Amino acid sequence: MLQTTPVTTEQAPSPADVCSAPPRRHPRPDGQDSYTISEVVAFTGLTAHTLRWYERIGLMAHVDRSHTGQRRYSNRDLDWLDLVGKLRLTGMPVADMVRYAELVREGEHTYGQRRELLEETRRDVLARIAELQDTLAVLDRKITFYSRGA
Amino acid sequence: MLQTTPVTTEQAPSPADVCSAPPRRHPRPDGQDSYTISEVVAFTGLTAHTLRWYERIGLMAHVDRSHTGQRRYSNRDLDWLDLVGKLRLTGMPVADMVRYAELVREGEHTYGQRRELLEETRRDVLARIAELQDTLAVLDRKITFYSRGA
DNA sequence: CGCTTGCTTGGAGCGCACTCGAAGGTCATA
DNA sequence: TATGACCTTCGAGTGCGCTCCAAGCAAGCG
Repeated sequence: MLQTTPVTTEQAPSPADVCSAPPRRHPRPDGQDSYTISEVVAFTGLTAHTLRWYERIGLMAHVDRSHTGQRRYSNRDLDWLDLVGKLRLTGMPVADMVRYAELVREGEHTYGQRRELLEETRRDVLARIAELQDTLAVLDRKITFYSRGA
Repeated sequence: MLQTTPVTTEQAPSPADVCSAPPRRHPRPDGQDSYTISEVVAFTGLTAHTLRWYERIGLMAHVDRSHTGQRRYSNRDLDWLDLVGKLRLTGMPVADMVRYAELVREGEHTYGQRRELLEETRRDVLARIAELQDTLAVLDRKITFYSRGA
């Protein structure tokens, strides 16, 4: 049950989503593939409430359970949470992320739709960066002004 | 009453806040310095509700009124709204913007505090841009993957 | 005069993304 | 075996940033 090769961010059993191999986002002990919710809290900074809520709304596939019904998160789950964290930073609404999660669960034939969704997000991110750089210019002008004035 | 020189974004009667001269953000007829709320709605894209709310919470200084009590916005008010719009894009909480507005109303002796606040915001914006570029990299890897796969 | 349009106010309501509470089950350690 | 930490569920509550509503006033027009 141990998975030593880099785990895919996707939940689909695709042969090689090696695209998400390099950046291990949160510190994570090696040689382990089963974490309690409080461990995941420590890794991700999310609260246990939020993790359970993500599962309820379908933003995460059903997480494995121990024989007593407690959640046991896999490395794959952690990778997924990393992606969700990134998308959250872009301002993508949770509903859209849920949509993406659904596409992933539906299997490989949704690759096209997934790509579309990500490309739209990409455009949003680029626009967002441009806005922020614009704002940066305004801030710099004002800061310069206040530095001279004071 | 006509103000033909570039108007300052600050409400303080500072001799030369020329720093905010160049970028006229929203289209705005020249040779006029008094706009109804619906004109401001057209310029800024905000709703009248939001404009009145900004005033109630102290995010805008009290706006001039006509003899019948209706709001008459000045170019200076529009400049302020431009700044607020920019700060809003950075994710700055409304409460912080209100704080900044208070500093502006308190006069020139708050220059230092204003600069500090803006510099903190600047740091936030830079961090935000870095995050987004990080996310962009993830998106690009995934998009490439889906393009190859499909 | 009546009608419409646009503005005024204070306060209530909404959507989002969590966040928390209550009641109870499980587990490791002393 | 008992204490306390940690987990479970579902539903209700919170904070933010608006968003809307109802009631009423003022101006312009046929």
